[in-house]
Amino acid sequence: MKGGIVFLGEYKHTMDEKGRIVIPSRFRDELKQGCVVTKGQDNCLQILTNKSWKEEAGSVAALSKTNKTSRQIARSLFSGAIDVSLDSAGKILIPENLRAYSFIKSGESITITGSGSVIEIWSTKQWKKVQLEADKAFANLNELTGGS
Amino acid sequence: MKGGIVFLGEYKHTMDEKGRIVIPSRFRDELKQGCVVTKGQDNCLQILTNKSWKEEAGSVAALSKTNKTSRQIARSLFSGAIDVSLDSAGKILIPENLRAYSFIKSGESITITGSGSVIEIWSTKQWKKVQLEADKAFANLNELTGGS
DNA sequence: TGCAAAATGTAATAAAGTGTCATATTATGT
DNA sequence: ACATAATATGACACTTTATTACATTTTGCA
Repeated sequence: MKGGIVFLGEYKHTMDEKGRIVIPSRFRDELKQGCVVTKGQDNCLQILTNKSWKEEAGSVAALSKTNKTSRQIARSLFSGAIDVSLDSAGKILIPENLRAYSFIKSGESITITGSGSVIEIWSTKQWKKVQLEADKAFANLNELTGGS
Repeated sequence: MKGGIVFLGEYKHTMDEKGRIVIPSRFRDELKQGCVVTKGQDNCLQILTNKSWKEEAGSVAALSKTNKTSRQIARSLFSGAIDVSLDSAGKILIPENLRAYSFIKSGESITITGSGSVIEIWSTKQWKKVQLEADKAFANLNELTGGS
């Protein structure tokens, strides 16, 4: 497992009436060659580079096929994934099933965050909730490790 | 823990109308090759050298992705970080989310402090508050330990 | 085949980010 | 104290990016 830590920051955009979103310009170079959108944890969507996707898909595909849980994981991952490419304006279309999963509606505010090796897409409402918890967890870590 | 660069001093500057701040000239050489701005304690911002950043980011990225707390930590750290570079006048742009976090507004006074291996950026208002508390704690400590 | 809905592409406008320079201020050395 | 150098500030021009609107193409289905 690897992949540099390339994605940082928090960007507020809006989904247009057709269900498209603009990828922040800082992320575009890494995604130009194509990328994959999947369901992420906590009702976010993830954008993976082709490289990260191959690693993740590979490791799931390697799971035992005779194990029921493994099959479920595989089904969920692959059916919820779609590969997309940026248009000339840096936009991608989010398909309906992924919009529903992430509570994102046309015309509404979204927040795109860099999270190290992946990009996450959130409805801004959901992000605010998650961010609070995340910051709390991070503050705790600092306390424990004496980060100062 | 590391030997190396030590940043010292306290500098009062202002944020320009576009959200940029000037890095004190004493600090520039160390940051020329690029640096990362992150959220710090007590609503300050930190500037890390690339080297310090890699250490911190690396240890967080190594945490298990299947663990919820780990995910939250990564989210908080990476979404609240941004890498920046100095322009020819020694200025950097502070993105909107970090401005909000640190209560710094365009056109207002900021205080930049050297704090050992990192540089901290404060709204001057917040800095004064924190400094008062710090002084009080320090005086107390002296009392308790019988310091001069 | 023709229609409606969805997807895709393009362009105009507004907003944000970036680079540079002139001036005023501060720091430095003699 | 003075002259000189360095720095912070604010202004401005320019570039890039996000948003909106609308035109065109594709797709699924009657």
